[in-house]
Amino acid sequence: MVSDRSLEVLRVIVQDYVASREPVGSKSIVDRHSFGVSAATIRNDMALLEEEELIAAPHTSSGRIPTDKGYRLFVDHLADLRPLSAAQRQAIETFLGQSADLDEVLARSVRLLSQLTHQVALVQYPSLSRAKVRHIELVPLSETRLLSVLITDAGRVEQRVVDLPRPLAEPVLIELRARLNSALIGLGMTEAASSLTGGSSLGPFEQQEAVDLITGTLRDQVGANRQDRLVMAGAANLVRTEEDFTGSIYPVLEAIEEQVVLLRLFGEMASDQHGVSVSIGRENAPFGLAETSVLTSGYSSQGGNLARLGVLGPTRMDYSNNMAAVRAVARYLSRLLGEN
Amino acid sequence: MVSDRSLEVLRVIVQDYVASREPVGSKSIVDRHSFGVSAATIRNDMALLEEEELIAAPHTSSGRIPTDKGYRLFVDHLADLRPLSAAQRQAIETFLGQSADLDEVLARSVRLLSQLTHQVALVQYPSLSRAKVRHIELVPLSETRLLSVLITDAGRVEQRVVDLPRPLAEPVLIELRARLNSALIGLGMTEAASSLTGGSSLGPFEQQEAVDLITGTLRDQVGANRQDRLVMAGAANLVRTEEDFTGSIYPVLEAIEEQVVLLRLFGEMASDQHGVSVSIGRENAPFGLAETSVLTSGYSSQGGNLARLGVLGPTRMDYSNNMAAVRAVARYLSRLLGEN
DNA sequence: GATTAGCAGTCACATACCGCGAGTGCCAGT
DNA sequence: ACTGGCACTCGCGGTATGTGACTGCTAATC
Repeated sequence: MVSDRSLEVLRVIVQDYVASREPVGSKSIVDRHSFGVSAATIRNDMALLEEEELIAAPHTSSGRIPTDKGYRLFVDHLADLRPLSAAQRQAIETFLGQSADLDEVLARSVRLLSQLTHQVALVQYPSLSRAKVRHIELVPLSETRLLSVLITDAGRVEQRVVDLPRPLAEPVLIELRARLNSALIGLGMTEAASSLTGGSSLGPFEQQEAVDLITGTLRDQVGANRQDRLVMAGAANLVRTEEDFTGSIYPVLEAIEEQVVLLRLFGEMASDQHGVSVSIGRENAPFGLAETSVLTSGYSSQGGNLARLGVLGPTRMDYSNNMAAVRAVARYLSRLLGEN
Repeated sequence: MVSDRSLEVLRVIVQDYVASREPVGSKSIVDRHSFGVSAATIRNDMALLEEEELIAAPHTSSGRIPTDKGYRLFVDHLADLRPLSAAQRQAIETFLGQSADLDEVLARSVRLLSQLTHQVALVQYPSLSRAKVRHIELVPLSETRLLSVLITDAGRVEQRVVDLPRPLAEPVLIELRARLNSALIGLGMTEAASSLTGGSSLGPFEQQEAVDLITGTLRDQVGANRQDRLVMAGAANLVRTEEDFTGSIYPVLEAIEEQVVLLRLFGEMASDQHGVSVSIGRENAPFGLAETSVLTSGYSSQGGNLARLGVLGPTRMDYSNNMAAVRAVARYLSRLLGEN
């Protein structure tokens, strides 16, 4: 089997390769690190590692680079999750310190994460599922058009425009708003949805068809689990690391812009709720991201609503630093949004 | 001066070059188009155009490509703004047809625009400046934290989290909400802001410091002209057109992600309110986008609030098609959001 | 005067070739 | 188990060469 020293060799191969993007050879290893053995010995270890498919040679006479499997072993057993530097910690403070609304906080978080890791950063909107209805507001926009606003106690606001076939009388609107609020405030999302589904539990109205339209929209809104939205930043970083991809990065960028793909990927990684989970290289092949690695962590907002955030980049990335950054931002965000 | 035929030559040079990305020579012009003259004659015309700096040769013995000035002339006088194809019109219908909330509509618009033009698309959020206060809601999130929600009659919702030094008593909160609503509903944004600035126009409160904090936040909110937010889509298209840039596209992508830059650019292009305005190549140099062109058009939402949308791509782009697409989407969006 | 044919000249690009050097694998010796 | 030595491999950068697409110019033609 692979000896302790061999693993140590794997570690430095990963580290040096990540740092320099050059295949690393036995010579440079003994030069840069103090193993106390000769290059030939290192070569034997490398032969071993190659047999285990932890490293590979791009061509016959060149240094070695880690395989996906090698990275996996590194991440699982070898990476030291060193805490963030003071400067990085400082960056989090200044970026997220000031209060702002949810949209703004998430937008800042994603930029922050992308700057800390120099990768593409992703933040998923928190789920609404455990939130409760706090208030409902109906705002007339024009004769036949109104805005239905749903405010939840999780600090989320859901708005939608309703087109009416015919103008709705002002008093009806006011009455409807009052009844909706008294019927729904305090209910959880699922209860509210079923309450709205149960026909005219609000009693009879003059303009029933318009009212039905509005309640229908509202039912959509409480049902619409906006977890299916995510924000992204740092696409430029992908271009910077273009040389790490064999082909063009075009399909990668395409996959990233197709949020559905990422949301599925996030879903699959959800097992590990709070620690950082890592998906490496070909593990992401089903998503068209066979040459990228994705690091995510869950975070929780008010009321225990869960979502994930993370970074995406070429398999050749600084896992130690990036895992630490993802973890730190997730924790900070949980603290910022969560119940204290 | 440049003769009519010379201009015709310029037009086909632009069209062919945009279509093929190959410098176009006199031979290929007479082959592909029926000018009824020989290649030598075309060469004379091209010499003329070159003298006027409308076209240039990348190297001594090669075809010509349009200069920024050439594109400018093309856009101003030569481009035929052909209407969209049936398929494109259809795409707009299906993409924007279904009703949804403002966020959703803008998100779809930007994706649509990017698909129609195969370029990076940008949509700016509508200004709040002419909107009126419709409702104010204060939602407690925890003991010392609450969400302040501002709903305007333009269909925009502005939310913000307030951190309180000490818990706020429930009755005070309810009272505050009532007084705020009765004081502010119906006011324009600027009036509301000044009304909030004028000290305790709401009368005395028990927990004055907390109340001040809340009204302060609210003042921020009505003042915060969220025009400074924009959504983007289609970054992958920049990568696809990477060969059209001399250096890396990294700085371009960076400039794009730095929204401030784009907002300034949008601001400068605002002169022409509704037609499509075009900014070509070096005209964008101050923004670090010397090799890109930007097409924008204004659009209006409820209450005459103005914002802009547009596309950005390499100077070598299909101006005719893209201008038509920008105009069409802007119009559709105005119709969708505006008062009918 | 505008247009044309012909021709010499230019220059990017593709191809082939060559030498260098980093790095390996193996083997015999400690 | 480790080391020094050595033959071998192969990617990479640099140079030389041939090819072809174009142009610019000149002199002849409508």
